[in-house]
Amino acid sequence: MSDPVLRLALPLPLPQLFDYRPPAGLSAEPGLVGRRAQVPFGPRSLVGVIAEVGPPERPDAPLRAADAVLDAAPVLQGELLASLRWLARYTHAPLGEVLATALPAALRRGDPLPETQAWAWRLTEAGRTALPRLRGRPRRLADRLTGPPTEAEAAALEPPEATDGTPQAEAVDETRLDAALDDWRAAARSLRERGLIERIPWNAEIGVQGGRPGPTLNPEQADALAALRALAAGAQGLQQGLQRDLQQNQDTHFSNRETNRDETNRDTQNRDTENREEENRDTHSNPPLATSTVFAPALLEGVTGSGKTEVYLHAIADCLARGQQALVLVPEIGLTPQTLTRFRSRLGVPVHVLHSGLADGERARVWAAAARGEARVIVGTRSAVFVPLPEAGLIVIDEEHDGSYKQQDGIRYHARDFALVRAKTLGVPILLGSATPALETLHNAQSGRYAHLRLRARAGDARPPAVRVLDVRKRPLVAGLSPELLDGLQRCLDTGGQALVFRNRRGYAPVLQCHDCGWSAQCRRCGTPERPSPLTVHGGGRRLQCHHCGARQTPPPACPDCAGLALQPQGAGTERIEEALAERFPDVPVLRIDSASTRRKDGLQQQLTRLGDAPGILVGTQMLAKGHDLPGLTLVAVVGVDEGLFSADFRAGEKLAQLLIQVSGRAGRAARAGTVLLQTHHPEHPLLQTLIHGGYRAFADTELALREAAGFPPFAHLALLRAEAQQAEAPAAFLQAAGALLRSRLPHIARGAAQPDLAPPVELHGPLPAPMPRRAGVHRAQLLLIAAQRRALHALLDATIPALHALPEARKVRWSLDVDPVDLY
DNA sequence: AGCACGCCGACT
DNA sequence: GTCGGCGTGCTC
Repeated sequence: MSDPVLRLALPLPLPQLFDYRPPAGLSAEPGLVGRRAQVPFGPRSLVGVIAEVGPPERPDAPLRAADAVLDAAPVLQGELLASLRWLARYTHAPLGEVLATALPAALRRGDPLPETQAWAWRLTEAGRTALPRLRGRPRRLADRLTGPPTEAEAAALEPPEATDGTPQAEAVDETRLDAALDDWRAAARSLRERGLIERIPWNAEIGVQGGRPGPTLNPEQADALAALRALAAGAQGLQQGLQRDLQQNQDTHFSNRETNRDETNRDTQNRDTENREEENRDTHSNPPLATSTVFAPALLEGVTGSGKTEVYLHAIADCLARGQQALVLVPEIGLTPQTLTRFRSRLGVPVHVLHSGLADGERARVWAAAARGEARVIVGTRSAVFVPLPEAGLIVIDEEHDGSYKQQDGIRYHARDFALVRAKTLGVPILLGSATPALETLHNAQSGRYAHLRLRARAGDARPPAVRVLDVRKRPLVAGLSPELLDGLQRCLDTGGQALVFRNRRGYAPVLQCHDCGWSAQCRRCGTPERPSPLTVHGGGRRLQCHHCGARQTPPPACPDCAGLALQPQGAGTERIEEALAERFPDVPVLRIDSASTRRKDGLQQQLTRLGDAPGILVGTQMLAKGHDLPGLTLVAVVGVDEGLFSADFRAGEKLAQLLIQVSGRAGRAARAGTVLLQTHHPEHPLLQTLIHGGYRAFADTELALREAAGFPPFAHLALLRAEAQQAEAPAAFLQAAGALLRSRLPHIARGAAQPDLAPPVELHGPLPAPMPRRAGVHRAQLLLIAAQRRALHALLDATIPALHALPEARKVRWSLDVDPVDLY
């Protein structure tokens, strides 16, 4: 028997673990699993996670020793580590890459788990005496430590004292000082050195005053909450068992608690095995879910303005009252200051925020605070699904249908689906909220796998908007806008309303064309050589830009083909619409909202604030579909959705329907009913007709029937093998070889050997050129796998992927596998 | 993924 | 004569 070794998951695209001897002075004990180690790897040094401690893969080969174990306790353990192992198997990605994706960048680099102790400052006796003599910054700091909050602070924070008038505690925590004063730390250091002030540990609970009560729930909201409470109560039994495991895992240190560690390890592995079995048994669309144990997902389906957030807040408050942590996932665009302020003031505990805009250090701090159980409420975007939740009680996914939950590069995970797996493993309820649920989710709710909670009434007096379809065929258009639409805008402004014009195209115009000879500006590096991708006109016509590769150039002064001077922008993007509207309505502000105007910190918020509630027009893309409250909005005009009606992507209809409902939801949140104008060349299109007359549910029923008939998700399961390379033929060659391998293994995974006449368990389609076959000079192709049973799909992939790595064609391409792809390109 | 090693073109 | 192109192979 060889001595046990450290088996490391390293951040490499290689499907295996790497074995090392423990560093000098340490023995390879099971308790090291989940800690990071620094190891030599060829000529370089890497940080990896100890995934296993056990016999080496190749007992006879000489091993190098790890340089160091970086953690005194595991950074990944218990449920999170088990769920991440599941994710690696499910996505067929190397464990090392999955773990690297889950860890905050600072921890991935090997930085120590950051300090999370919060601090507060207070005056000492000596400080009180010295106070009158102080001047400048030190004086302002000392004043704040004895006096009331500043205005800047009150604006930035929702102060607990504001809720009930409780006087300021004698110490002030650093968050408040940051908000109240600029650059107070230098003053604090000097005052501290003189013994005039002191720093004390700040227990978050000190500042908690209990949440501010919310409005009374309407009957539907109350019913939904009652149902959630029942689910939570049902989950408690399972929860207690898991808590015991987690407790053990947390106690795992370097100390010699051999027995405990062994048990912990075995538990984790048992859960792994269970998960795998469920995965195999599972036949529906969301990832492997509960079978026998208590598992409590609930879909909260409620139209815009029906008060879903109120239900979330009550459920979170319940969770806090049980002494448990809550995780709330929101779409990238949904994390607004308004939302956070509302959460903070209502819940009465600090709300920890995680999103891509945070600095590495801050991210790691929030992650560590969650791991230590200090963060009780974590609100974050996609990657927040990876926070440790040692005392989990609830997971909420807001706008669960939102596309930003699916990571589109690297490890292609779906945060909603991974959250479902975590909730199941944790034994906690999970609440999926949306006005327009994903068809997968709706299907699960309709089939009874998820509790289905409905909110049908809009809160207050708000009435649903009236929808009018404008047939623009043969109508004269100004920047793509029909006279009827412009009239509608005029009427809206005349009655003091605000309007939103939604156009799904950025830039000034989608094409620059020569009116004399038909030449149009094209990208040299995108699209096929036969059909290059058109360049978009930007900057009012002063710039050409490729939306696929980002390349920019100035437009030619004359047509390169015929030397004519008749180069004309064709069609209208948001820029051109803004220009036309500003000319047509010179007396009101016309604001264009796009990624450039929003990139600046608070750019969007500032623009909206400037608009106030005076009449005005907003022009924008997707971005405007949700997020910021626009209470004055009474008209929403949607222009140019026709592309979405005829797209090749089988999900295009679903996305368009969700988009239309979401934008429409922006109109008439105030007491006045709103209006939605839908401008189209295809007023009779079934999607529009169904959506308008039957709403989202009618659309969803129709669409689900179509999906079932066509054998598409959620009635089948997809995986997409993508390949790209500089050489034109390499991707197709690789996929050809991959397809041959997959086909050769198909007979071995066929389940119904008794019925060999049936269709193969996995259909292969391709190699097909990607919808954008060349992007920035890189050629791309794909191979689509469709399976009626998830089990067959995974069995085939498990059996084939190792061989894929070994294909000679694989070395000439970059390839990746996307299980449950959302966009088929 | 990196990084080194290795064998063929234009340059101080 | 060398610097450097990226093909191929390996990393416990």
